[in-house]
Amino acid sequence: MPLRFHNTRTQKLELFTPKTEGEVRLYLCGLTTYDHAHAGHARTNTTFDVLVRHLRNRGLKVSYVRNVTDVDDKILKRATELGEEPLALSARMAELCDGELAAIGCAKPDHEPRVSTHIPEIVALIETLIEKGSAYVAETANGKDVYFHVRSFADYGKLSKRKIDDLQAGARVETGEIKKDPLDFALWKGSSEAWGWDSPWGKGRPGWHIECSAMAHKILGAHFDIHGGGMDLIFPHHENEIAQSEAAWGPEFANVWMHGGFLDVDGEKMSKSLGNFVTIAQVLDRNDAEGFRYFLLGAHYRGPLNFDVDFTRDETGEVRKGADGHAERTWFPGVDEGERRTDYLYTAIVSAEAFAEGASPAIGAKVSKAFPALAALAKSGAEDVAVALDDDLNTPKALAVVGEIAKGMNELITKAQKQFKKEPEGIAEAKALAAALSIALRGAVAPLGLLQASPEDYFARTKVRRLALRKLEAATIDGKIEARLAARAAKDFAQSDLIRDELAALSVELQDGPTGTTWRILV
RNA sequence: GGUGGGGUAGCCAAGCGGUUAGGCAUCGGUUUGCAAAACCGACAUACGUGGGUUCAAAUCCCAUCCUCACCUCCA
Repeated sequence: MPLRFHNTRTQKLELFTPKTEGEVRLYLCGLTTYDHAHAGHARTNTTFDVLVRHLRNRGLKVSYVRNVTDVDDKILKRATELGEEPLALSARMAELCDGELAAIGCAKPDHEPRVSTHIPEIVALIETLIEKGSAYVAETANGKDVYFHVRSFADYGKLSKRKIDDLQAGARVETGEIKKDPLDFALWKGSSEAWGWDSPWGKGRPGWHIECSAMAHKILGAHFDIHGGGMDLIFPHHENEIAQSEAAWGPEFANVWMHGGFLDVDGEKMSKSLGNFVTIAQVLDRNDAEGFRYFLLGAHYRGPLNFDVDFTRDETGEVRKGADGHAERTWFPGVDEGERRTDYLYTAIVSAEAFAEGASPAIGAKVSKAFPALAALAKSGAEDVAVALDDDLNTPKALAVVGEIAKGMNELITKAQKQFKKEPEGIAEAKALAAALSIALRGAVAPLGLLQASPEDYFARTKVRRLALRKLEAATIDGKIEARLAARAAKDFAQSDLIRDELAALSVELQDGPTGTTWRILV
C-alpha cells in the first residue's frame, strides 16, 4: 500500500515519495514557550507523532525536527510581568511543555532547535535576502528594521491561495510608513530594549517566520519532504516561510505541507484569546494520558474535533466557580470515553494472555475453520492498521481495527470453550490464536502510540488517580467488600446488594468471580 | 468581500461512484443468588436542502442553507 498524504499546497491527496529514497525529513512548527501547552497543541503534536511512528514502522528513516520559538514579543511581555529574564522564562516553559507532550506519548523529536541559539543563521539568511533584493532595511524610532518585500516573490500566496491584492484590501492600516507594502513582514526588528542581539542592522530581535526557515535549512537542508503544523499557521506563517526560503534557495522549500484541524470547544476553536483553552496538565489531572490520546485519534487529523467540557456543578445545578472566579471545568466527556476504551483494550489483553497461558502464537487448522474471521485478524490486524495510516493517517479507521482485534480476543475466549468442549486440540489451538491476536494487537497499536504501558502499570496508575479524584481510600473499599462477602456467605443477599449499591454510587464497580471479588473505579 | 474546514442514524465518527467502518447511549438475550465484566442481537438501507449526470451517488456537477476558521498573534 503506497503512502498518500493530503498536501495543502496542491489541495490534493498525493502519493508520497521521499526526496531521498528510504529517508524522510520532517519539520513541525513547535511552540512559542511562554505558558503551558494546551489541548490544541496536544492534538497537532499527537498527529505528527503518529506520522513519525508510522513512517518508521514502514521502515523509513525519519529525521524529525520540532522547533522551539523561545524569542518572541509574547515571551518578553510575560517575562516582564513575572519579573523574569525572557530566556529563563522561555527555557523553563520549553522544558515544561516538552514534559507535557512527552506525557501524552509524543516521542521526542530528533532535533529541537531554539531561536536563541540560531541568531547567526537567521542573520545570515536575512543578509542573503537583502542581497537578492527580496528584503530591505527601514529606519525606525527604535533603530533599523528589515522587511521581506512580498511583491518581490512572484509565488506569494501559493500555499494559502491568497492574492496579494485581495489581502491588501483587507489589510490593516499600519502606523507609520516604514514598509514599502502593507503586507511586507519583519525579518528583523530593531530594538532599544534590553533583550536583543547585535546584528549588521544594530541591536534587535528576529521577526516571527524567519527562524523556521533558517533552522529547517540548517538541519534538513534547503529542500525537504514534509512541513507540518496547525491549520492556523497556513497564513501568514507558512506562506511567509515559503517566501523567505524560496527567495533564498529556490523552490520547493517543502514538498508536502500537512496541516492539522482545530480542537474546538463548543464548536469554537480552542485558543488563548477566546479564553476557552484547557491545558494538557488540566486534562491529565482528570484523565489518563493514553485515554486522552485515544480521544485525539478518534477523529481524522484534518477535520475538527470537539473537546467537550462539562462544568463542575453544585447541588443546585449551578456551575461552580473557582477561587479565580472562573467556572471550574474538570469534566471531559470525550476524553472519559477514550479512557473507557483504553480500559477495554487493556482488559482484553489481560484476558487473552490469561487464557493463552503462555501458549506460543500460532494459527491452527481447527481454530481457523471455527473462527475464520479471528484467524484472519490475527494475520492481518497489524497490517490493516498500517494500511489505514498509509491513507493520509486515517486514525479513526485504525482505531476501529484495533477495537476489532480486542473484541476478537474476547469473542474467542467466550466461544472457544463451548466450541471445543470435547476437543483438547481445539482448545490448545484457541490458546495459540489468543496469543497471536494479542501480538497482532500490540503491533496494531504501536504506530498509534497507544497501550505503551504494561496492563499492571496502567491499571495501577489509573486506580491511584481515580481514587484520588473521588477522594476514596482503597482500604475503605476493601472493608466494605469484606462485609459484603460475609453477608453473602450468610446468604443475606439484601445486605450484600445494599453494600454493592453503596459502592456503585461511588463509581466503584464490583466483579464477583470464581476466585473472589475484584473491584475497579469507573472513569 | 477573499480563502479554507465541517454538516452522515439519539450522540461521536469513518467512508468520498456499486458487499449499510467502528464506538457510545438505549432496549432485548447468554451468563450470574442478583449484578458487573464479556459475548450475541436490535436500534441501522442514515448521509443539510433543491436540482442534475449515471444502469448505479453519502460519494461527481450546479445552486443553496447552516456552522467554524483564516485574512492581526494563535497548534
